[in-house]
Amino acid sequence: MPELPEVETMCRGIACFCGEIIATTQFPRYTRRPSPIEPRPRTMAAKLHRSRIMDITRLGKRAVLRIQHNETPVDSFLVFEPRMTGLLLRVSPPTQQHVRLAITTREKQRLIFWDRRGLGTITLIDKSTFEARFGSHALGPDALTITGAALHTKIHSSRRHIKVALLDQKILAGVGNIYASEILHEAKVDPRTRCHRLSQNTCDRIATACSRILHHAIKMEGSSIGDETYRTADNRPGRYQRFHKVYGRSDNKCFRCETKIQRVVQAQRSTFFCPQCQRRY
DNA sequence: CGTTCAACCTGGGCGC
DNA sequence: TGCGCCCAGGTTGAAC
Repeated sequence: MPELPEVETMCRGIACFCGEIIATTQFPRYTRRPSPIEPRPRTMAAKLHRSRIMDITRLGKRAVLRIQHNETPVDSFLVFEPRMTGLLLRVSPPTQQHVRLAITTREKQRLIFWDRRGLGTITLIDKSTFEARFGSHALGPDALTITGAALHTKIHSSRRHIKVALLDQKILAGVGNIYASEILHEAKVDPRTRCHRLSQNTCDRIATACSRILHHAIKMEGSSIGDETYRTADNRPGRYQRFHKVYGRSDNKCFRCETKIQRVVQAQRSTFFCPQCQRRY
């Protein structure tokens, strides 16, 4: 579920935790660890206790809390990866059953990571591990600030479909399945176009569309489709789904040219596009 | 290099 | 009403 606009909205929604000190942590039904060497819940709880949340930032589709302990003033990073159904909440969760982490601060606020499917991850790592895992070699530039030139450089020799490349977090960080379709519709590019056929000019258009769509989606606090789906930190649905031009609209008319929107499958994921006004290069 | 598949999970919706 | 099947916003690693 959560892509860049949703994670950005979550981060803004929990910004009120900055500066607060962690009093209690509970990991009921903790999610599986990203890898066997990840810290266990007990280890994390011990490190988090009486630590201060220094700041909260988004890194691609992850929320990162920088943590500092009084007695060992070295940064560590609490990283949340919501994957499909993870949510960061500061109000009561939809069910108790899927609470993966509950933090109470000394100031009596509650921060909850809730994840119905349990595919999301929580990890607490030091600076060097953080950089090894999430440095620029592992993660492309943020999708909000990608330039056409940077995109062109990254993909010009690739034979992959552009839609599949946009989902690759090494190319650019933050775009997921919903926004990839929306961006290519805005840029008027067929999702099945192979990257090496895209000119610098067309890459400029994709980068511009990327920034416009994502900024608008952030303004609307992300996309919520259905009931058990993404919510803001205070448990409200986002509103950007009202602005979707292609995602989930197969067989409906394109708003731009009235042609029927098509659904195809690429890399085992649904892609929606207008076969008339999105050009194949 | 690129593509496909399975796996990690839960639960909603659908056809029968 | 119940059962089995398919589907879902993400990521990873193995196989071809």
